[in-house]
Amino acid sequence: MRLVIARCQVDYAGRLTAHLAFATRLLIVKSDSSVLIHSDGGSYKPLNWMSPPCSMVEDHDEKGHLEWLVEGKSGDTLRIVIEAVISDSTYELGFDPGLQKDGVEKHLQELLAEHPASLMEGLTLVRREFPTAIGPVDLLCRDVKGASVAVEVKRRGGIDGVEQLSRYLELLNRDPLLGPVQGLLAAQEIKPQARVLAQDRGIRCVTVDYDLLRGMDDPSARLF
Amino acid sequence: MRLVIARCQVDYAGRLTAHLAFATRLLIVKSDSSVLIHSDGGSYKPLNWMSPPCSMVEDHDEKGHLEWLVEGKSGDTLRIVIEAVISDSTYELGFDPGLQKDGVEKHLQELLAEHPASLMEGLTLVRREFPTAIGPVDLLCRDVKGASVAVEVKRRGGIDGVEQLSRYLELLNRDPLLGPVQGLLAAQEIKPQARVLAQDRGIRCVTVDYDLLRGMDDPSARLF
DNA sequence: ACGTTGATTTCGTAA
DNA sequence: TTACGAAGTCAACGT
Repeated sequence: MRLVIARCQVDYAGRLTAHLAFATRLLIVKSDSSVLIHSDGGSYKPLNWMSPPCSMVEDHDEKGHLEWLVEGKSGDTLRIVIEAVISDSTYELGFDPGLQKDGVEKHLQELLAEHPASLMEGLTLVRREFPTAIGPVDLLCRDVKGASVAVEVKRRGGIDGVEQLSRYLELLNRDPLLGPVQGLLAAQEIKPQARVLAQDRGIRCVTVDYDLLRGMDDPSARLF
Repeated sequence: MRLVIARCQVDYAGRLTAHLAFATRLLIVKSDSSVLIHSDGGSYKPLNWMSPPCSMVEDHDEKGHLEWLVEGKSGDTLRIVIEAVISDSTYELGFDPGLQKDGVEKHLQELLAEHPASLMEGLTLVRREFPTAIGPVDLLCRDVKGASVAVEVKRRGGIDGVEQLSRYLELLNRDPLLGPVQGLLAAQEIKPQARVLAQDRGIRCVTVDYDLLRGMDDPSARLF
């Protein structure tokens, strides 16, 4: 990995064209020739970059400035003109074991499967991941009157969640054994547009308090 | 901006929990205290990070290892245990003028709003971003006979674009004042699957030549 | 290989 | 300020 601090100008041409005026920035060249251009602010996203696979050529432009030409496999180009180098160093980092994650949506579904009544008074679980021809419904439940309720669990409820649930409901309602199936969208946040669409289709929306559910959860299951 | 090459171990706890085993990595600390942890590979996304606003404290753990504790404003924490420092340097980068972009969907929509007839003979614009309960339609137009046409603009036309337009059409067609509304998907590229779905729903597909449109555009508005 | 979905998304813009 | 859609999104997972 090569780290360069330099006053530079950048032009990118690919899916879009973009330009960075001269300023001092951090240039990172990874061992696969991919390049990141970072300023001292913003978030983790670089100002500009080239993803691997790509190749880099170091050259000089007509004014004698150092120039990097990076070309991606899909023909997009990154041109970096370097006016002044403040620092230039290279390091061998070696192998990285990578990141281990622990997910949220799955956990949310587990918690709601354990506590369906938190969604609706008297709701009981019939089955988690109830199979249908177009995929499993997150939770199939029964309400206090014994009627079926299909629950779609999302971290954030958007229009796509309503669409997905609608498709399940259409299928489930064809099965006379299940009888009329109500739809319920459960999410930590539900977008207003999704609410409108859900209401239009007779689907109930419930926002879920993840931390509250976690508190109800058995902590002995959470050791790792 | 501070750059540290170090053998380190990282734990993140926030929306999710994540862990990085000991390895040699690049640690970037920006002037707003945000932290990026990069390996020598992957894409522009760091292995782990903390977004601003946040605060960092440097300390030592029980084994005497250097330890960074970064805390975000929403209470998420990043703990970096440093076993060995290979390099540690700080630079002043100063102001960055930022990125100038050209050629995104917004621009395409603007151009089509100026030249609706390029989509269909005699098409005229009624309104850009025509509001509906589930979101704005990109362009609402009238054809040569005065009938309404809803246009969805995408850089790349996929199934989601057809679905989106279908939802708008369903809503718009309920309004007797608008009368029957035709659908039109305009994109630089349209995927075959989207074409099939669109045809099935009576939605017209038009591929747009971005460079041609740009040529028709007033160049005085495009100086930068 | 290709499409689909989620993201500690980030980033911009309009209401 | 908030909310919503786009992104040079990237990356993981299923078909």
